[in-house]
Amino acid sequence: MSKGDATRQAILHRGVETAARVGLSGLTIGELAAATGMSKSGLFAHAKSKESLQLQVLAQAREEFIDAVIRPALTTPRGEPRVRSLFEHWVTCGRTRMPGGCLFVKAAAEYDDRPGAVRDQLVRDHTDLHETIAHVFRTGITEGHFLDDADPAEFAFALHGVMLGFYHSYRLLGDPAAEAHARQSFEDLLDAARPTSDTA
Amino acid sequence: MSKGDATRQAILHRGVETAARVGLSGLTIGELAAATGMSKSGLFAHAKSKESLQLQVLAQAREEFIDAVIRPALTTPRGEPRVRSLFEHWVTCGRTRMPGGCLFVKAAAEYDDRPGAVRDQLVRDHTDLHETIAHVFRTGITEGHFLDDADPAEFAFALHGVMLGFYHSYRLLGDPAAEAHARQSFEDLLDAARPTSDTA
DNA sequence: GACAAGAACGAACGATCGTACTATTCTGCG
DNA sequence: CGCAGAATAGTACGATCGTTCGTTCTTGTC
Repeated sequence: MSKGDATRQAILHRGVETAARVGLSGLTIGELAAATGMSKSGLFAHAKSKESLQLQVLAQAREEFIDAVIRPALTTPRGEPRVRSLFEHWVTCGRTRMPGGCLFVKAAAEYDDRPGAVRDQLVRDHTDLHETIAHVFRTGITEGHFLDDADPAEFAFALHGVMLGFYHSYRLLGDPAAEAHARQSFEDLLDAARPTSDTA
Repeated sequence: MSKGDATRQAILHRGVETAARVGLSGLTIGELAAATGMSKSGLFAHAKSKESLQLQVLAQAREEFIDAVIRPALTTPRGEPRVRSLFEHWVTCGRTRMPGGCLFVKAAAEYDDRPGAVRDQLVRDHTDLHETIAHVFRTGITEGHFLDDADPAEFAFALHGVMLGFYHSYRLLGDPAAEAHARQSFEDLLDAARPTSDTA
């Protein structure tokens, strides 16, 4: 049971990497087999079907994202520091071209109009992400860092938008100012949510 | 020369529609031929190659987007009204599921890591879009609607992010509050750029 | 109405897709 | 060692991919 699990993990790791380039629907069993140095049928034995492979890759990407972004953020103090940590790790995840996060952005665009199990899972993951952001932001409210009447759902929407913009500007356009713009937008979001809204 | 142009237009129209669902790389000559009711080879005679078809569809989408969003905005008075008009038409473009705009979002995610002519064109289009937004915003500065030291490029980045977030929340998650969140984010952007920053 | 040009079709190609089935090799337990 | 069972490879399948080629149908011009 040990050997199988090892290759299975290698497959999924490589799968996330490949899917981050060509998309989750562009992911091909033959190509992934070649990338991992095994035969098509050998790989297919692990991934019982194409859709199952996509779901497994998606699950792997989710875990990688949680490990790289969510979990580190939750170890920092509640409130604004935690929100900042979340943002920082998220940006780093994009800057270092860590495939996990990018795969989610890509898959979300790919499957927003294609019903099926993959889309259903993506909806769950994105809903979870929004709820996590809103929850982290809410700790900032209870800590008194943010306004009482600030809307966590609205903040989650806005932060997600900032990150989407960052990914696009950074990866597609290669804009060297992408990160600076994202940081500025993020600070503006925090400024708007803080009780003392003193600007320069 | 008339008949050919008519079917060519029909092909591209249907192509934009299809590509908005399955993506620009997921667009298939056979499927598009079936959708337009013609033979694979008949359609292929128009689109000299797959890549050429993708570029033509992209050009069609660009024109549709310009007609639906950019051009109407440019007919409204300079300054904040024009910025608002741009936003309104953009949101409408997404709400009515007009394929043109959505195709751009999808294609941008698809090709951010796949070199080639399609990606190059996408970069040009997105750069143009950012510059257009920044330019429209700049008219607001010269009109005195926005702060002199506001950064048009930063505003373009932020607005693009808001729209990306809107598309994702609206199309993938089906969140009924997506538009309200986008509107709120947009108003926050304007508030931050306005000289008199009086909040409720 | 004949005829050249353009538009659309049908069939076929090599390649690759996802998926099945059957071997073969490896691995761990007695 | 031997052997069961897991892990991988091999091969083949129907379908579809992008593309090519030759043929038919439509169209506008003299």
